[in-house]
Amino acid sequence: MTASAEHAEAAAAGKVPSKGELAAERIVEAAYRLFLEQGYHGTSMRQIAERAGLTLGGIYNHFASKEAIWVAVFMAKHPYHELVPAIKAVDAASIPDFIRQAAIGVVEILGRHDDLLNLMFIELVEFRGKHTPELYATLLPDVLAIGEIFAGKSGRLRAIPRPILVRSFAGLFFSYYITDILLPPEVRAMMGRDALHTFVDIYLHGIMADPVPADD
Amino acid sequence: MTASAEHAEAAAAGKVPSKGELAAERIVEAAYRLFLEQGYHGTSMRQIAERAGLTLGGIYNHFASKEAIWVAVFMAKHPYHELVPAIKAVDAASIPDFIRQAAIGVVEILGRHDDLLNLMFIELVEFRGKHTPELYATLLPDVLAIGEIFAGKSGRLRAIPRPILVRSFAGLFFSYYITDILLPPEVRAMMGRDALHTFVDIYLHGIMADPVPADD
DNA sequence: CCTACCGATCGGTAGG
DNA sequence: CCTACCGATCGGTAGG
Repeated sequence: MTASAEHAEAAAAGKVPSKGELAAERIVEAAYRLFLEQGYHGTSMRQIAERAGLTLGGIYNHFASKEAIWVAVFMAKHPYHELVPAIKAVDAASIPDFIRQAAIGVVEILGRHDDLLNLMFIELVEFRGKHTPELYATLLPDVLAIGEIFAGKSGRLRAIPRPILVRSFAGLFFSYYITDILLPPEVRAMMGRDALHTFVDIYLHGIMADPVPADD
Repeated sequence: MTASAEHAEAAAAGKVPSKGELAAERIVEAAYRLFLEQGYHGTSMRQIAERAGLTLGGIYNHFASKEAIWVAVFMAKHPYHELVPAIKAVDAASIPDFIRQAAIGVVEILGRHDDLLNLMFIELVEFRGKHTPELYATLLPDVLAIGEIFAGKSGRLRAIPRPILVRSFAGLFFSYYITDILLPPEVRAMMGRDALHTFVDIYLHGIMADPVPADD
């Protein structure tokens, strides 16, 4: 979400953001982009200050430390905030159609910037995942909701425990995304969009008990 | 590979490592562990020197810069060096058995330390993947070899382009591994080893044209 | 390979 | 929210 979008949201909720809130927003936005580009330790407070349009000292009126900025960025900008609503918004009657459309939507979002998952990797590598538990409380209801979506669609699933089904559904995207960013550009171009289609096709044959209806 | 293993290998190849080569090895080994623990920018040359058992200045007799150490570590310690031989060593007659045993072997290796893929993530986040192309030349023959393995086993595959098949095979492991390390410990314990079994089962149903024979 | 040092930059703070 | 500063640490080097 952009700073202006958050602003608009705050306004819609009846809250006029104070000047201080706007500055904090600018700091988070600036830090977010710098962290994606350079990682956490590779980004300095001075760079954040400059991009946010204030001086180094000014930052400390809004955040107690560099790590506090990281926590704010990690919570507010986690790709999950963009991906889960996109999945929930999919309108499809059958499980295969749901998964196909969800896959297209997710990959489209991931394709907009190839560093969307970097926040996750930074947290893993530079913080050894120590802030991740904080996120789970927020995340859990959505994960359960995605499990429910499967139950509401037509099409018979093979006997797969619900939690593992949801996990494998998430895994489908990791599988595609990670192998995509690791590919040399020429090879990636060669595979084209067929790869996603085939990945989804393999997954559908993997989870459905009924024959999988052809796409397109 | 440990420093002593590399030493033994060099000796077996008839090369007696010089004192300087041993020091360079110790530097790579020390940097490797520190990078996994703290990332690249989070690790200082002084920490590397201390753990390698020499002083800061001494490092520069072996490496021109900190980044040169990164390149040496990235090339020598990439998890691919451990994973590909393990996959090639699998002895199975059918494709399903091959994939099941490969999955068990890979996950066993990944399980030994949960930071095995951190090298990859650091390269992605802190260097924006700029050294990755150097690795492809080394990697390509092995990738093709894995494609050939499928051709030599019994069992009919669905019509899946060979490159995408290999990519999806790699993706299976990313899918399992990433969703594993992101899981809260309690949930991970709950899913247990079933999850891997189910992931492999889904994948096999996804790629095989014949009915998939039951495991165990 | 060590000692001793360089200038630059780091995260953070005092005081206004 | 800025100016001016703190001590600590950074990657790297000269000279031996």
